[in-house]
Amino acid sequence: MPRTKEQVEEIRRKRVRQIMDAGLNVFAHKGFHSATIAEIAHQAGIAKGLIYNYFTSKEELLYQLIVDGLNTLIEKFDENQDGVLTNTEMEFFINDMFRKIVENRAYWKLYFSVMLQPDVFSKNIFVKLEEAYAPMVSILVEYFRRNGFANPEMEFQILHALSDGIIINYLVNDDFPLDEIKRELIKRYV
Amino acid sequence: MPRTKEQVEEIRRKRVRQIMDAGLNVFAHKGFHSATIAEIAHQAGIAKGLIYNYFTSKEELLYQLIVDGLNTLIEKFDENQDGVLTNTEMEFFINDMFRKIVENRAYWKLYFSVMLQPDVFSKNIFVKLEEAYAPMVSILVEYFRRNGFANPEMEFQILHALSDGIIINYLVNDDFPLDEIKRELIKRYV
Amino acid sequence: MPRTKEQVEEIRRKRVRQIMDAGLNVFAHKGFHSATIAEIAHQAGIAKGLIYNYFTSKEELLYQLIVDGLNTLIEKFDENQDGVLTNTEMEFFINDMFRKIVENRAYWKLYFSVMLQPDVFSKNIFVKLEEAYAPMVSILVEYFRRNGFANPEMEFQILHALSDGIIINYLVNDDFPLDEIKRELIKRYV
Amino acid sequence: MPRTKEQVEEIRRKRVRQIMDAGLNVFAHKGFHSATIAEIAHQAGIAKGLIYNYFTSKEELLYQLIVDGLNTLIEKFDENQDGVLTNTEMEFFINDMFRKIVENRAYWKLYFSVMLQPDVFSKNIFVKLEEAYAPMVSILVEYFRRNGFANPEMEFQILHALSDGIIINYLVNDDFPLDEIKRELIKRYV
DNA sequence: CATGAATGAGACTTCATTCAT
DNA sequence: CATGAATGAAGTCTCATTCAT
Repeated sequence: MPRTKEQVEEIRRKRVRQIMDAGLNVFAHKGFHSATIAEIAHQAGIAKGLIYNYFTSKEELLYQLIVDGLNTLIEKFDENQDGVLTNTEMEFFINDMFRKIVENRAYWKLYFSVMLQPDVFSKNIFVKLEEAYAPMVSILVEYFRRNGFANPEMEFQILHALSDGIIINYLVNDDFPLDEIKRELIKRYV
Repeated sequence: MPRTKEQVEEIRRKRVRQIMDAGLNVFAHKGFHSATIAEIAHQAGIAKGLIYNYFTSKEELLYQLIVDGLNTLIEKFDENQDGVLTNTEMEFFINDMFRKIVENRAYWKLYFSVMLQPDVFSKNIFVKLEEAYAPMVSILVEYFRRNGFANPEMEFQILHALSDGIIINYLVNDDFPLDEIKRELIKRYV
Repeated sequence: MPRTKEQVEEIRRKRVRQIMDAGLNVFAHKGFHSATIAEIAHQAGIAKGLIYNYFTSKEELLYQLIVDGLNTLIEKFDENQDGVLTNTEMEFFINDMFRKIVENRAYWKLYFSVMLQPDVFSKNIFVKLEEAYAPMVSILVEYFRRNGFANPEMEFQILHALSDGIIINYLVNDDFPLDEIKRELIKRYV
Repeated sequence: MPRTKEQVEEIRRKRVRQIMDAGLNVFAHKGFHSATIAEIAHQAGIAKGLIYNYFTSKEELLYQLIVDGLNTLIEKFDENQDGVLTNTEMEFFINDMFRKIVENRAYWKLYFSVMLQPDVFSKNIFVKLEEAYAPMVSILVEYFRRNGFANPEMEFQILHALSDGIIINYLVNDDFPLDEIKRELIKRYV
């Protein structure tokens, strides 16, 4: 008896998940070029060839991983989307951000690797990124303005750079005092 | 009649410079794995094989580039080494840092790529790095203490992360307002 | 539908055979270093890369060829393994030995090449060799003793050296009178 | 002041000697293909390029080494060339042969390696070899005839093969009892 | 006569991707 | 939908040989 359409869809969803999990893991540990399709397949528990039933190429898999990760981040942020950030929400936002850093280590590693190797794929990821960040930008700038920061736009740039730096330091340095830094940020910004 | 030892040394110095310049450039643009020895040689204007008269492997070339870059950075810093940083010197330090960011774009790209791909080479570059940073750490911490910062060590960590983040944003984003950020930092720290 | 495990195994067995046949042939004619993977693949009728699905390296292929050859030789000898050699069996043994020389020309060429180039691989092949020969040694020494040879151990050494010399002469010299020599040996030892 | 012709000749002789000594050594230890011109030059204490002032190629150097070695062997043998071998002379001959084996280990290694790799150079070395051996053959056959061996030609073939085998075993096996074997040969043939 | 930097062909090996089953 | 054998392009590195000095 042939499989029903639903069963097929279910299988496909599951396979995509397996492959993306394995892909994220291997890419993050090895970097894009050192990661091999063979290892990803092995870690996903499937045959090499099957990956090409779901992704047209190794690059496409990377691209999907990045996009998927971005979407996840945006999604979460959209939840408290009412345009203004109270002080309590700002504290929640910072806590949430740090939680995401810890929970998505592999993703961040991948993210920054890709950022620094523009040959991997064209600027179009940056566009997507910009879109993702856009609402966050205005809300945070507004927050800084309301809380008396002299130069809110600048403050956003600094917070952005600082966040990137914190993530990188955390990724690279096992002893990085993430929690202390978080408390300091809350003290400073809330 | 064979060349004199001086002539040979001169040639070798020149070639090493050519290869390292080309190597830094190609590695920075393509990343370690996508960069090819063929392209580095081509850009250096020499034959592929000659690179191996000067560096034992592609990895060794990368390693030398990183070490060389680090040494350059340290060297400069050692100059005002009298153990304390006056306010004027702190301003000079920040200006100097930003100047180095702009002047060594390729180096910084390489540097962060390598940081994020631990498979490229083992931890031993991190040790060198730590050594390089050590004197800077204590001097800056001392500076923050004298200037009334509540938690000088933490402040150093934050400045460090912020610097990394600024560099990354500058590398990736052509419109990044480096100068404004610099002025802000001086305002904040001096 | 994927191939069954049996089909895959069958293919793999066949390919290993193809590669080893081609490898033995090319190694024997060219020597290890002059033999190229490209030529072995060509002679096996497959693509270069496929060899690496079956052997981890050129050296590994050589190693397997030597071990495989040794095992074949030992196997056969173990058959009449009852500890003593009658005169008839001794005659049979010598006949068998000469038959193997003719049938495995390529193997012997490889074997002696490898013996004389210790850099190809470490002593560990010699250990295997010694093990392979051990039972033969004692049986032959015993045979010489029972047949009144004054110094049986010495006689074994001489027979051993003589065999090596005969093989080498046969390999190198197309006119070498292998059969006459065989008859002479039988006359002398049986 | 320019060098005189004699001085130049002297230098050339010395250089040739240096190169051939180094060449024999390196070829014997590494085999023809693994030996590098760089290492030979280094061991000879000269620059790579200089080798090409004296030998047209790596192969030519090998060829000269083999030929030179053969000539040395022949030369010595020609000395007692009066056509017949007394028993005393036969004993001397065997002793001499074994002495040469020990003294020219490197040469023998090279010799047998080359024998087994016919691609290294064409048959023309075999022709030279044959010439070299020719007088020895008839004298030994004659000796065997006078001493009542039933089949003198066969006996020569066996002695020849045995000698080859002894050398190979000695080259490969550090514990090979060369002296005992020599005494046994003398006992048997004299 | 002597040096060693320079060349470039060619070897081994890897791995994304295809495709017969 | 799934497998994994097979391909072949591409990359790193070696080294005999040349040649300017």
